[in-house]
Amino acid sequence: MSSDSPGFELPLRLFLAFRVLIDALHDELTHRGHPDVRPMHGYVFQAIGPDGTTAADLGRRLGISKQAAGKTIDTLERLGYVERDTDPGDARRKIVRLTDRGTDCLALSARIFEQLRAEWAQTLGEDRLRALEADLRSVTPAEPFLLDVPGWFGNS
Amino acid sequence: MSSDSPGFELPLRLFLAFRVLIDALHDELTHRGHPDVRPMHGYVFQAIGPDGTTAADLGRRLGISKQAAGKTIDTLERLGYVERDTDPGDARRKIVRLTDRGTDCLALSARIFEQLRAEWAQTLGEDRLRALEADLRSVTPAEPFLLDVPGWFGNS
DNA sequence: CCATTTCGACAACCATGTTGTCGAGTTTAA
DNA sequence: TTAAACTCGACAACATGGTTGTCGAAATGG
Repeated sequence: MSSDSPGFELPLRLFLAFRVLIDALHDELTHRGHPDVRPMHGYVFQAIGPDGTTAADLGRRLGISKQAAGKTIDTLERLGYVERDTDPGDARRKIVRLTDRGTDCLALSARIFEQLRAEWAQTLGEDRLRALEADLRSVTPAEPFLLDVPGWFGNS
Repeated sequence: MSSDSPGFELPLRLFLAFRVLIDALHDELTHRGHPDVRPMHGYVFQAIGPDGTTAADLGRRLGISKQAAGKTIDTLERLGYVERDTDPGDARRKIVRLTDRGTDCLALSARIFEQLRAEWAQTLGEDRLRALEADLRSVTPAEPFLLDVPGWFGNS
């Protein structure tokens, strides 16, 4: 049936490849002291950045409401990955910053991703992998962020 | 910072490429009379298959509970894409089948995916695209389904 | 100085998943 | 053949994570 057509296979393989990487990352993170981080948290960490941000700004960057961003921050604060700090220059704002644990997790994720990429390079060959990355770059928008995954895929 | 490392870029590009295809598909589906189908519905249609299935079985195939599968079926039934039929051979079961509209949508999706793949082939070259598909196949599990996307990515 | 904007908090709501329970029907095995 | 075990779909209760709307406090700009 139609599910065997190459057109149907391509998006499926792209998603599965993404998922293989993310699952491997989080298996490894779990074994190295970060069992509670969820796939999207890594991208939240990157969106927060080294200088911190605010709930409203984080929501803008992630494409969700500031309230939803606030709830995510609540969760990460409870897990010890971020901390809120009052902005001395603007009494309305509360700066969200990565804690040491958050920074560690982000750096560890980077190392694990490098390792996973190295494994792919061994399987595919470095040239093929570089070609794959170049091809993906040429069919995707340059602008990175905006991971509103939950909801986007959802049922109705 | 670390977000520029190739290890970080690879999963992001894979996801963006997936998303580019899915968004293009649903833009086109919207313009061709199917504005209400959501990204995951296409995979539900494929999981239902030409012979139909039951709510419990659909849940098993999609990796969600039978109750969640039942709610998805409710939605698709309301939209006119599937219909429930009592199984003459087993009074407990209700067979879920694609309606003509559901079958049309699935066939249309296949045509649109083929068209999108053709566009990529024009951008990348047919050989490069075939290489990309082959490489993705060699880093992903052979077994296809199990799209429990919503939830899997989620916050906590 | 006052109008507008922006921030974070709170409440209400909705969508979509989860378990648990249940009665009805089927299957299996003593 | 009958009783136990299983499976199906439905219903209820709940958790999560998103949404909008409102609000007071603080900043900003005419």
